[in-house]
Amino acid sequence: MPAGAVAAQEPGDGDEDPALEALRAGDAAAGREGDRGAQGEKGHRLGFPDPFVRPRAVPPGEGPPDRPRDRERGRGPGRGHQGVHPAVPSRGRGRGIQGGRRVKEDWNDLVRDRIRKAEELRASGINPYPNDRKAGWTTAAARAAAGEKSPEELEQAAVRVDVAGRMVASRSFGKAAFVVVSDRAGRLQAYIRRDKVGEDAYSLFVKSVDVGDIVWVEGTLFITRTGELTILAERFRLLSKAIRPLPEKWHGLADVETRYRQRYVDLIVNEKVREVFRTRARIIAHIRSYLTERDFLEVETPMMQPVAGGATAKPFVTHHNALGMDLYLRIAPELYLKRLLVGGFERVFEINRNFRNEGISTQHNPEFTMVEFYQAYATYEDLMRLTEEMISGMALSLFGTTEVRFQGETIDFAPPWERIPVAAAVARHGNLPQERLSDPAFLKETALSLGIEPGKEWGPGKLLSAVFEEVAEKKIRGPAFVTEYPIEVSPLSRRNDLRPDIVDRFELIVRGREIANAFSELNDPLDQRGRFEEQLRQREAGDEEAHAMDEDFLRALEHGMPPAAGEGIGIDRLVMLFTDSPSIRDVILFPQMRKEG
RNA sequence: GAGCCCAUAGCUCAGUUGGCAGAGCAUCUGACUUUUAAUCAGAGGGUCGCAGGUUCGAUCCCUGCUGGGCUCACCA
Repeated sequence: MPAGAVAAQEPGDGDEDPALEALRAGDAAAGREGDRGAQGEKGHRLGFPDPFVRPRAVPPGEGPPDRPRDRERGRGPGRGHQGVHPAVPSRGRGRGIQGGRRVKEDWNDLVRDRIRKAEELRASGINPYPNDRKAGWTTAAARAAAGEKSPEELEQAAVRVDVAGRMVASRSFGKAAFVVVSDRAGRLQAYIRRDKVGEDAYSLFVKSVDVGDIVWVEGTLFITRTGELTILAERFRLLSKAIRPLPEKWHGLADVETRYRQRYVDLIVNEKVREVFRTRARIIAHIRSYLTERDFLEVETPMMQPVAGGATAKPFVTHHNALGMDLYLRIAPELYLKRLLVGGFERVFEINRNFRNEGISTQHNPEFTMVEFYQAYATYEDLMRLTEEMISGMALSLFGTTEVRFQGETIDFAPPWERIPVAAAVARHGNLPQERLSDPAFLKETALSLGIEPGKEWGPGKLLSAVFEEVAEKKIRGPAFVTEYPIEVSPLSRRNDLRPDIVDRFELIVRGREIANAFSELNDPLDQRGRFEEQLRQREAGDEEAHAMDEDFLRALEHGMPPAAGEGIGIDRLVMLFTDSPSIRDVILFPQMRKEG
């Protein structure tokens, strides 16, 4: 990021208080391109008293005057009363509320040490949580500014930068220390010398600042003897005191449970985890721009629905008090997106969460993210080509190649991808005679021999589908489009023109897992009503997940829906493939967990 | 929901055939102005997940529970 861009937004508007404005002007000068190398104000170093405690205008009567935090609101040293350290218990375990601050039972000595440091800072007139610094530079911008300069050239250039971030390492030498600052763009080392930052600021650093704290550093860039780009600090500022210690520097945080529950810690210490979620964001951005560029309109449809439709799954139920009615968290946006096709939005998509009240596994989280998109005047075959183009293009833009490494294997997304009918896949992977796969008796026998317990209401289509999932799906390496799904298991798909028992549908399978599901949409309102009625029969026969009747959706279809094709892609699973993550919890920031003991 | 495995210091992990609980990092004290897991000397830090049982004695053996992981099942 160009430093100038950041600096440009720095100057105050002129209607703020003078102290703040002066402060901002000073900061802006430090980061502005044209002023690089200019020396900062001499003697303007952090020390006691802290010149940068930002006076806060408090309207009279707002807030009780005795609360501890009001100490921050005065100006200069000697204000208010100090010397009370209400949150620092003497020792030992205890719980209570002292001086308005809560002391928690699980705070150990490490935490107590840090609280003590924060309280000592307050007592010295220094706010341990000031918000009066802008990071003029990112660590990456500072690196870019140094470029390939030799140590001598860099010293000559006297590039002055200021960065802020979490202090993730500290190596102290008595009268000097190396610290590492981590921000959104990377890491950068700073060298803090007593004779550079001043006696007071240095002693503050030594006594009160720990690894894990958020800090701000300003100084000029140089290269150390060992070749590391470093800020020679002239000013140093604690911006936020962390009272909990970070995990150990070498092994980091390894406990899976803690990583999922306290993702904030995981993100601080595990760079790879940050990278996974950056990749996730880029994947979603790619999908959004791909569809938007092709004239798809991004929409948002209800996530709380009176009828949970568009998929076969158990929904979560919730209740609206004022309306006095139960609502379902959606299991799919499908039926609403198709209503929009009726309404004239011929190309729509939605990227958001769906909720399914089913088990949790490495492949399933109760809430998961899908993109669903619908295109009028297109068929499922058009969507195969679109999917190939979108995902291979995604791989190219992310990695510069269509080949993706996943769990020790290479997946090549270069089109075209294999297309294989369900029955052919069953025949191939299950070593079964394909010509008998339309024989209900044979299918039932096969299902039973595989340990499947067919329901009474199951027809040949459902049986074939179950056999496919048992013997074929996991073996398909892919990427492959599985086609010719039975109409029985596809209540929303358009019937094939030549074979009434199958629909124009595909599932995208990669490494044995369903990544996408797409079909030409059923737009015959009477056929759709018949399919819903069949689903009702299945439901009455005991299939909890059979599709529910949705009269309003039928009414929409009755107004005429253009011929169309639609697709849903499971974003989480796609991200797993693209980040080499074996568990869906590794690609969801806050995966669902049981209540903490 | 079932099976198998796991839970010891803030973190990463040892350990006890049942007898006062260990290391490294982190913390605290001291030394150290170009380090890279900095180094050196010293100190503190534990309800051994929770509850029962067996036992002279349980962190260890047994039972139950809680939380987590993996594999099934369900599903995308």
